[in-house]
Amino acid sequence: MTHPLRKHIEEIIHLTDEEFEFILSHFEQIKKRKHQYLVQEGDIVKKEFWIIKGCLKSSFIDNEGKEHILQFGMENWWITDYESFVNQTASKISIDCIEDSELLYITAENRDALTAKMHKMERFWAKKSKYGRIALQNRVLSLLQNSAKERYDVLLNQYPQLFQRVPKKMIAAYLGVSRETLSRLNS
Amino acid sequence: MTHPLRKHIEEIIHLTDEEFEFILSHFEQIKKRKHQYLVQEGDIVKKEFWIIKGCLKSSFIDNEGKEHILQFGMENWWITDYESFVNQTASKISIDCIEDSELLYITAENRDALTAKMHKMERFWAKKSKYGRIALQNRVLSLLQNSAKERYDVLLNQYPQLFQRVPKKMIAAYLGVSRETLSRLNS
DNA sequence: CTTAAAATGTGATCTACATCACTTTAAAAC
DNA sequence: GTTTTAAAGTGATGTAGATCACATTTTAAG
Repeated sequence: MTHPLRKHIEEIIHLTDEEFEFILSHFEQIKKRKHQYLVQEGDIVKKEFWIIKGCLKSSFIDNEGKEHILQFGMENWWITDYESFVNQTASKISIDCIEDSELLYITAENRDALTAKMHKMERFWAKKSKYGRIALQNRVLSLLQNSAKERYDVLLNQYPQLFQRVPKKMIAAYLGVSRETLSRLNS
Repeated sequence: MTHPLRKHIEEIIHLTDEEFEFILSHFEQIKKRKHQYLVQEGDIVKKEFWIIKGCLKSSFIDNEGKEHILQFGMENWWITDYESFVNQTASKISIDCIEDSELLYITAENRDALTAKMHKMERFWAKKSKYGRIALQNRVLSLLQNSAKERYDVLLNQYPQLFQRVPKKMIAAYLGVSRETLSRLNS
């Protein structure tokens, strides 16, 4: 059975068995339990994570103590704090597990080394980066344009599994509404 | 006097005279007058623009006829609709000039050709793409976290020139508040 | 199994911001 | 310079969604 990461990369570029083994050798695998942190506020993030199994969130707590969720991550998704990872500055956000999770991670050094030796990975990273940006752009548009109910419906249609796996108050923190309001949106 | 685009690129990678000339040969220059479109809703965007001089906005009109502004662009900024440019799908947004503007543009083909022949441009594009993503990420956080007044103050501090150059109702459309509310934020 | 701790729902009330309506001011266009 | 059009300010009123308070249900922990 093909490795899920291989499937994931091959959605963008084609790989031989040796190439994939070479790629995989640049990653490490870890397991984390529910409520464990991958990144804590203040860390300088050295790794980019790919989710084999589980569910995570990247979020931050504002000065009123309210949590805001930037991203959820599930199987086959990448997650990290890009700002900290790219600029090597202290992270404003935390990333933690909503479920027990299994992850692969790659450091910036390994990523650079891999890309240098295997040039076509550049296309993979570039494409992923572009997609991430487009998703964020659409989220900005949605926050500017849509009501709480509309944002809720869009998310529910796009990621129905999410609603089975994460508490509603986190959905609320992602959508930018209070949990009370979210609870009333169904009716 | 060094070309402003050269200065801009050299903030990230170093260039010889020949290299810059080679880069520049992949661009075309155009002038547009105030109110003219660079991209109209429905277009499949073929170009990425770099602003030599002037001021532009990328925006879209929702089904209630309200304008929402995704991005402003001024001197030394890049502007395009990434979603359409990357995926070659119909653009949801329009880009038009707030002032008479002078622009350089590069097509996807020229960009690929340039990058293929001059590998270090890859690093330049990658970095720009990352910065764009980080900016969007922070905008999402700001929309989730901050009040209209707070978002206004942040923007005013970050880009004071913008407030001299664009009508307030456009600032409002960028911040996600009505122009009436924006007008009352000062007091 | 029992107890503690989250998660969720729901009413009552409050408030930031939207919308509508109209006036004033400034900038294009002729 | 005069007219037209767009920008900006401001009051009155409406409303989506926040906040507070408490009850109920579900999940986790001892």
